[in-house]
Amino acid sequence: MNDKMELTPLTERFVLHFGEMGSRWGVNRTVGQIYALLFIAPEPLNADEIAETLGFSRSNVSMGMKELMSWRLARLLHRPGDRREYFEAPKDIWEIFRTLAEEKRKREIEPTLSMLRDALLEIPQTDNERHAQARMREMHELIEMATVWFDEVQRLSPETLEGLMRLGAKVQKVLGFTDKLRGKD
Amino acid sequence: MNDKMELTPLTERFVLHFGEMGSRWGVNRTVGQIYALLFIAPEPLNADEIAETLGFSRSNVSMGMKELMSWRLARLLHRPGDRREYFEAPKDIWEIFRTLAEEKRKREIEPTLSMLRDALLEIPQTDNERHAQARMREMHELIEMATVWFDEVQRLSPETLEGLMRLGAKVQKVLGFTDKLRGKD
DNA sequence: ATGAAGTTTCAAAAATTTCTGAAACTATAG
DNA sequence: CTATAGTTTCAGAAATTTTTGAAACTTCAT
Repeated sequence: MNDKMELTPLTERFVLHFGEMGSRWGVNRTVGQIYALLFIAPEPLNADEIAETLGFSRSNVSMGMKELMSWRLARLLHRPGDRREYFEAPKDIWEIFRTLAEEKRKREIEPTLSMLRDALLEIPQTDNERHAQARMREMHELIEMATVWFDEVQRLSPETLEGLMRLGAKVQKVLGFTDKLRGKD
Repeated sequence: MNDKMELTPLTERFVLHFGEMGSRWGVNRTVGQIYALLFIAPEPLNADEIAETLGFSRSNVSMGMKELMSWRLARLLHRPGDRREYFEAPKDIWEIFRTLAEEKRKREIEPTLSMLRDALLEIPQTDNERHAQARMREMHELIEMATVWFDEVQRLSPETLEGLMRLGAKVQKVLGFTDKLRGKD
């Protein structure tokens, strides 16, 4: 009934790799493999096809899809005359890049920023606290600056961004030169 | 004997936060907490002080330090007339930022790049494989470009970088404007 | 309303990761 | 060389995370 999308050695390697890397990227094996599969699939897949292809239980796939959707790395769609839910990965790789950056920021950076903001409001009571707070302030400033900057870069269109990156090498040369003149690095 | 560096509510909150976030950042609670403690400590600490302050076993701290050193987020030093090993976190927050980016790239990006390079050398046997490979090529190109660019940015001195980031807002406005003229986003 | 097709939830099993204490190891002072 | 202060390793215990199957739920066509 379900066309278990066959994995060739080539595609299997890709899928397994994403499964293994998953833990380093903060998702589990199931989620990593599902994403990889959707990424290379020429057509949207339904949950049963995914489960069968990857050899996971149906419920595991359901959990995994929930997680992938929360990362906005998969979207849901329906085919006319078919009640099942189909999934696909966003096609545009720049869009994926942005989405990922946004989500990572929300989950991995924002909570820390807000903890730091709170901590910086307290009145330090001892020398140690004063020192600790000064360090926290440095950290806060760097993160804030980096995220503001990243925001701005992110708002650029892929074309512009691509251009900027290609330009990067040149900018770097000039700046690297002035750095040397000023005796830094 | 060991001056268990007392944690005040302020510093404790910081340390516990890093412990909790650890898992999202790819390290365990112990490692997260140790790093936070070293980061705000006004003086280098020895392993026993760390273990006592945080309430971890001595061996757990030993493992944690090994991991932190492998991330280059802690360095070892000795005090005259004291045989114990002392640890401190790098002070310069820009340096930390770079180190982290380098290590993350080595662990989270390079393996994928090399898998992709291999996969792209294969001759696709079917339509599905041809499609999969095309997707992989897109992914490979994006990652490659992003890392090359990041490399370059990373080579800049903190001062230059800081200046560039502050400049960012202006660049963005100009570019955003041209984008609009060209009808992109 | 009923039932068939599909999806989600959830408690428990399986797997993995983290943490510990004891033993092994290392280096140095005497 | 020996005793001691310190560090690392490692096998098992504890904790956490992942995965599953069965039951509950939802939706829609009849």
